[in-house]
Amino acid sequence: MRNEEYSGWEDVRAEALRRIQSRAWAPGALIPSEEEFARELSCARTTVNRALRSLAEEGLLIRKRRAGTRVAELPQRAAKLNISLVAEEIRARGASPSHLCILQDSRPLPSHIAAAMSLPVAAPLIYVETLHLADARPFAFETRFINPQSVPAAREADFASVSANEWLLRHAPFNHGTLDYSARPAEAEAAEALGCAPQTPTLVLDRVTHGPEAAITWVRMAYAPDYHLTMKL
Amino acid sequence: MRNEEYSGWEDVRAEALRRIQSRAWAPGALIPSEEEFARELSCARTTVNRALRSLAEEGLLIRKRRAGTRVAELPQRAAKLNISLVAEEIRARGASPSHLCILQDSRPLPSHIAAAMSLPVAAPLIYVETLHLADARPFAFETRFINPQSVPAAREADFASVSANEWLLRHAPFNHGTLDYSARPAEAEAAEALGCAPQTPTLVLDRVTHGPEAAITWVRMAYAPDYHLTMKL
DNA sequence: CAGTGGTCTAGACCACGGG
DNA sequence: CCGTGGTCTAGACCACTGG
Repeated sequence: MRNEEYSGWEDVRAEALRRIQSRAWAPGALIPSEEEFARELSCARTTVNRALRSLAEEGLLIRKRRAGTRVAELPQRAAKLNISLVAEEIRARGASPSHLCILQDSRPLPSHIAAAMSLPVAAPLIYVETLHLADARPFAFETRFINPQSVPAAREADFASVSANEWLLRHAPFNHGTLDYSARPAEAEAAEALGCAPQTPTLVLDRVTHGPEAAITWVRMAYAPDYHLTMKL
Repeated sequence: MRNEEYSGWEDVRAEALRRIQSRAWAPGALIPSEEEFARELSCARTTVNRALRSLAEEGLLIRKRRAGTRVAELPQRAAKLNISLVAEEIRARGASPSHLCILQDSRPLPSHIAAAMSLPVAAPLIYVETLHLADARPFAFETRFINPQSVPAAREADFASVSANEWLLRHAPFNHGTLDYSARPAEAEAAEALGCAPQTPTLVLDRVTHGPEAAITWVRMAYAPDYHLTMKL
C-alpha cells in the first residue's frame, strides 16, 4: 500500500479532518503551519490554506495569525436553516403548495410589533392574512404587516395569486432580518384557520426583515400542530 | 469624486453586492465573466473568483460552468443555528448556566427512539435526565439516551459535574446529526421540573447525533414556556 | 521582532456542460 | 467544440500578534 496522492484542497481537507477525528491532532493542540503541512503533502501553501480555512469556517479549527492553528476543543457545528419561501418548504416535504389570501387591508401597527420593526406606531401599514396549504390541508397561518415606505409597490400588489411571501422576496430584497421561534397556544383565529382546537400548542415563527433603510415586513407564521422544523447538522 | 480602488476580494464582493441590490445586475440576468469583471476592476481573476464564490455560497448568485454566473431570482439566505452547548446558549443570554443531573441509569430503548437512532431495541442504553438552569431558574429539561457502543467511556462518566451535553461534545465528536423542533404540551415530568402547568405549550428539540459508525445519542430538550429560539438572517 | 495566517498576482490546466 | 468557472502553483507582500 503506497502513499496516497494529495492533489486537491478537498483531499488536504479530508486528510486534516482524518487527523482531527482520529485524535492524531488532539483537541486544543497546535497543528503544523501551512508551510509545513504543504511541504508534507507536496502541494502549494495556497491549497493548504483553502483546506484549513474550510475547516475553520465549520468551527473545527481555530486560526490565529502568529499563534498558528489549533484544533477546537469544543467542535461546534452550525445547522443551516433555509425557509425563506413557505411554498418551497412545502414542496420539499413532497406536498403541493397553495395559499388563500384571507384578507388584505391597511391598519395601524400594534405597539409591540412597532417596537420589533423599529417603526413609529403612527402610519398605518398594509396588513395581510394568508393561509398556506400543503396538498389542500392547512399548513400554516400567516399574519403580516408590510411597510409601504420601504416597498411602495406593495400598495397595488394582489397577494391572491402570488403569496405576499414570494412577492416580497422578488420585489424587496432584504439586507438582514431576525427569526424568533416559540411555542404558543393557538389563538382563536389561527386555530380556526388551521382546523385545530384553540389553545393547541403550535410552533410560531416571528420574522422581521429589514431593507437598507427601514423595516420591510413583520410576519408571524403559526404552523399546524403536527409541524416539525427539521434541520441537518 | 474619483474612482474607488478595488484591491481586496472584499471590495470586489462589496461592489458586486452593490450592483445586485441596486438592480444594476437584474435578477436572473447574466453578469460579466470572471475575466471581464477582473479586467474592469483591474485585479486578478482569482480575486474576483473569491468574491463571487462568496456571494454564491450565500445564495445571491448562481454559478455554472460554461453558462456563466447569474443573479439568483429568489435570493434565499440561510440562517445559522449554533446551539451545540446549552450552557453557551444560556451564557449568550447573559445568564449564568448550571445544571442538575436528576437521574442516570440504564434502560431499554423505546421503539420510536430506536427508530430515530437506527438502533435495535435490544441492548439497553444509558439514560440521563438533566435540568438546565439559567441564573438558578429552570431553562430546559433534558432527556437523553446514550449508545455505549459508540462511547464506551460514557459508562463510567459522571454527569453531575460536567453535563452530558458537554461531556459528549468533548469525548465523542460526531459526524452528522438531525435537529427536530416542535411545539408540544409539557409532559408531567417536564412540567414539574420546569415549574409550569402540565400541558403548557413548550418548544421541544429532538436531536440525534451520529458518529462514524453508529448513533451516539438521542436527546430531547423541553424548553421553559418563555423560551424563544432566535437567529439572525 | 519575527513567525503565522491572509491575501494578491499571473499563468496554467482542467472539468463541465451549453450551443 | 470551446467558453466559463474551479482549481493549483510559485512567489510575493502584508497584517496581526505572541514572545
